[in-house]
Amino acid sequence: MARSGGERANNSSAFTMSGGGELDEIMLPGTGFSAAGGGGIYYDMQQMMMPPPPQSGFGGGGFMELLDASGGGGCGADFGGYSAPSSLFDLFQSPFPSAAANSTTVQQLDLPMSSSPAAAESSEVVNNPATPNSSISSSSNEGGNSKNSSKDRNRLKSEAGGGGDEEDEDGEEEQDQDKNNTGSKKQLKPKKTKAQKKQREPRFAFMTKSEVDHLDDGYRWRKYGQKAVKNSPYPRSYYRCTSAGCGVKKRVERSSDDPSVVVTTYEGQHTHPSPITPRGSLLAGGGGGGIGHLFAADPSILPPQHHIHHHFQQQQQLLQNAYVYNSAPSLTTTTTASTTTASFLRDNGLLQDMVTCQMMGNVVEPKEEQRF
DNA sequence: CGGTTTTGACCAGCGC
DNA sequence: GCGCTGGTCAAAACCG
Repeated sequence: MARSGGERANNSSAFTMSGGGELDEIMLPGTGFSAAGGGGIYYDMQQMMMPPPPQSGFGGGGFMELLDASGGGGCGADFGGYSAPSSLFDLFQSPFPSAAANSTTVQQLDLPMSSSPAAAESSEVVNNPATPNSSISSSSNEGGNSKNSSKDRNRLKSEAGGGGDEEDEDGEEEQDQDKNNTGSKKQLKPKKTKAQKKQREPRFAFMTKSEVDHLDDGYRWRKYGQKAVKNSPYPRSYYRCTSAGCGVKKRVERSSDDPSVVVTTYEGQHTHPSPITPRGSLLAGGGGGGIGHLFAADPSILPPQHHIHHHFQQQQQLLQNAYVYNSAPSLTTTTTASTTTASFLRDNGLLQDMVTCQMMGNVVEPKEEQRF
């Protein structure tokens, strides 16, 4: 891994989540990240997650931008003319015509994720993977809680010492807690009741077929941890957005079932524009961003055109192999959702222009659902 | 030198 | 209550 600092290579997410959607999770046809290929997107509509758009050749803004609630429109420009919804994000938002409608169909399943209570309460509901295979879902409440705690704890520790930048990020929310606990490391913070538990940030996960674990989504990330994943030979990496005040996190891990699949889970919303695309997106139109954040905005950052072209080709190839991972427990549901989504995109020319994605409706490889 | 990655340790939550 | 697991921290190492 490259450790060099500043690499932007790592980044991922460019999605902006906005408010809550109604769907829990839907899988969208994958999009490829810059890194490599396309995959299926699995996102939690409930939280409003958006799928990453194929960045590369498509020009425009990043995934996030795509999703960017703020709307601007990027998609249009980027996707050859498609300009209906200002962004995919919009598409998925309530207005999502069919999808939305179907969304209903999409079941929200509580992610059994580890049975964490929170799962149910919180948003991580995921659509269950109908297909066993895929699902990523995010979920974790535990994480959320524990995070806080850990942080607190750590902060306590660090209070003496220095701290990190992290504080800024989560800071706001957690700082208070920290303050309260100023004691020694052993002092614990007051326990929270379930109700008090910190609410989880919206999460959205998607799977991507890629050789590269950490996909570049236009944002800068800093790795803050890595853990071995149970029942998987591949470790899970934890990243945090490096922008001050932005507490977005993401987890990246490779599927044990299919090593070629990388599961990326985003948590939280970026409070800033993608560093790569200061103004939004290169290709994208004004406000919003479009797809393709990667090569975005700052011309200086843009790769040579031929590179882009090459990249695009790669993406296409990858996308061809992309799977649409469903997460719905009920096949019907899932299928419907993803199919709908895909259809919608295709109908609008998005998929066509982007690449022909294979819609494998439900599934891809029947594997057991993975939980996070 | 600044920023990132690595990695061992710690803690909370959860299941049994 | 105990053990396991997930998530996070932070010191040290690294890199450009």
